[in-house]
Amino acid sequence: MTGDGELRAGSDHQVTIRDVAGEAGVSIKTVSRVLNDEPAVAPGTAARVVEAASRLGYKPNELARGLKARQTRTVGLIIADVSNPFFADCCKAIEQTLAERGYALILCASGEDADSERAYVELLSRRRIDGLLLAPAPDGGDHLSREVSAGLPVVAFDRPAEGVQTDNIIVSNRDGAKQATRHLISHGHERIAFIGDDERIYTARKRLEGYCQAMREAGLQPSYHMQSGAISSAREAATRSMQSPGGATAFLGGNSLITAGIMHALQGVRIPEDIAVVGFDDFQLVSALRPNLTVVRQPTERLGQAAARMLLERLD
Amino acid sequence: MTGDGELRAGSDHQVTIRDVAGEAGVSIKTVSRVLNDEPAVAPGTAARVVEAASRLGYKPNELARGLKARQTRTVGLIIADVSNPFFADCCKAIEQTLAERGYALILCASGEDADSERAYVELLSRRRIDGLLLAPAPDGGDHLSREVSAGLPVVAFDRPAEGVQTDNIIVSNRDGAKQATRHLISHGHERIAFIGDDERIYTARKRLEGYCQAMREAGLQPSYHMQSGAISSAREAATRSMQSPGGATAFLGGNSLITAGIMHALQGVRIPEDIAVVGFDDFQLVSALRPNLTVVRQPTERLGQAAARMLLERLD
DNA sequence: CAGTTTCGTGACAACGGTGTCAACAATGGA
DNA sequence: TCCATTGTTGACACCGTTGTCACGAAACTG
Repeated sequence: MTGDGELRAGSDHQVTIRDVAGEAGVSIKTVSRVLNDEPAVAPGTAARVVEAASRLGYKPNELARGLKARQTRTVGLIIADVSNPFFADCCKAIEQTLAERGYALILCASGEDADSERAYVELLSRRRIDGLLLAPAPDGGDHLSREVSAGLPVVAFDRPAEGVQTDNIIVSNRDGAKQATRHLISHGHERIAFIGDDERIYTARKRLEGYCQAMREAGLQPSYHMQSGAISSAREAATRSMQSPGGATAFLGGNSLITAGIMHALQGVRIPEDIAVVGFDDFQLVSALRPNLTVVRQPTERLGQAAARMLLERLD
Repeated sequence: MTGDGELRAGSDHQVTIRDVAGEAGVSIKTVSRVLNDEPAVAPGTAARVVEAASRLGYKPNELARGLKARQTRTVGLIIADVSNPFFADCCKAIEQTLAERGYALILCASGEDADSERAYVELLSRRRIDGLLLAPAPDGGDHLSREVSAGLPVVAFDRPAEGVQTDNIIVSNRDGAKQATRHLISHGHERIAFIGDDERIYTARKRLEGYCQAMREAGLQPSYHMQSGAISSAREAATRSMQSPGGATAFLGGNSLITAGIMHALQGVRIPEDIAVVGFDDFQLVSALRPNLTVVRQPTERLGQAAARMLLERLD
């Protein structure tokens, strides 16, 4: 009859606060107090409770706690696609920042689809998340306004949310594109093509704007191609752009995947060194690529961190 | 006095099943029945309930449901790092597969750290996830055995979990490395260097094994360097390896980041075309790179899908 | 030393759903 | 007509926590 409270394998009964209370010989409320560091518990009692809890391997049920306390310590993140390095980096920074504070992160990938985004908002809302981070899909409806007006803290990053007032973390895409274009112009290029993402996407539009502005200011003719952000279509566009008479001698890529497509296209070229490329968003292989590739580096990590921190601030 | 039940902005009172019941003039149990498609509800009643629910904008509280029903429709995913393209791709496939079935995914990034992994397991366990997917960190303790024996469905992918029997989804890394090495040998290379990840990591070990085996079988001298999977350290290792007398003429990269580091190193070389590189894991820029780079493509998407499906099966 | 405050604790009612079971009306069969 | 059956519905307990409040004992006040 040596104590063997430790192992209860087999019994599928999850250990509850009641069991701990029984083991420690106190009421469940006292256990709750100890576990939540509420004051006014005698040291001796607290010790007994802690000991009992660890002996039983007690794990508080966050659902029950959340139900009563009306907060889940969970936030939602909606992005287009984790396998896009930009979003992956954001996601990493966000997850890290939230984890430090004990928040869990529910990841949702909308694929730039507003309907999917709406469905995810519903799913998250049912789970009573404490806050929401998202890079809103284009043509999003008002599905956020309900949540926002119900008091859900929402932070939009990378792009603003349409039709709702939320906190935003957005870098100046127009200026970035302008600078990049001027960079190419200052290096003597005149036939500079911009290959961008779907024009419905906020950042794509802004970057196009900046590019066009810089070109016009320099008296040059803008030439751009906007399409889905797939690598293959970017490659085709770049190839066509080079092959046409008076083709481009320099490219501005609208995001890292598009830039990859452009680099791809350069393989078919005789002297790729003659063609300059500037791309948005850093990625890990940049410096391993041959033609002089310059990137407009978004401070991705800081961006994600800033978004998460802003949300945390709202949560306090 | 026209009906304006729709908008209740301002009132911070979340709509509950009780409100819906009142609005529809039925009991809460009947509302529950309708919302869960339980049979034995008169069509007329059902219609009234549905109408009332949508008028009030009712969203079932998953916490309450989960508490009673003992399932959260949520699964946990623990990986080392989302910004590693391999994990990002897995993550994408997993998220997609789970979302189709209405499951939410809590993302955790352990950074290959066992303590962090343990903390995440605790966090997820408290949230009463229905299942767990993970690429276990090296030197992990027995923190999974408690959960497994408590009946939590766990699927390990990419690497097996240590000290616990779980379902696994793992590709043969040894064979992949062997094939890759033979490929280089058959192209006439004799001084082939393997640059791999931290040897504590399962896949890194297995790939090293395969490499060494293939080299020895061909009567060649293995030469490898194992370190953290950072790009920069891979670059340094590759550079050193080329500069040493009788340096390598071919490289095998242990994962995509390492391969990126190798490609990086090749920039300092006069005739990079003479140096062959084979890397593990596909990434988006492969074909845009100059030296003949071959990749051992893991079916990442299918891997993630398979892991998620296996878990779903266990959940049914 | 009586009265007030403080401390430590527990009983009990929520939180918002679902499961069990009983009640009631309508239907069918004998 | 009466009883068994079926179809609908609601009362109520319960899931595992936390918040409110009340209670008794100890400490402090004057």
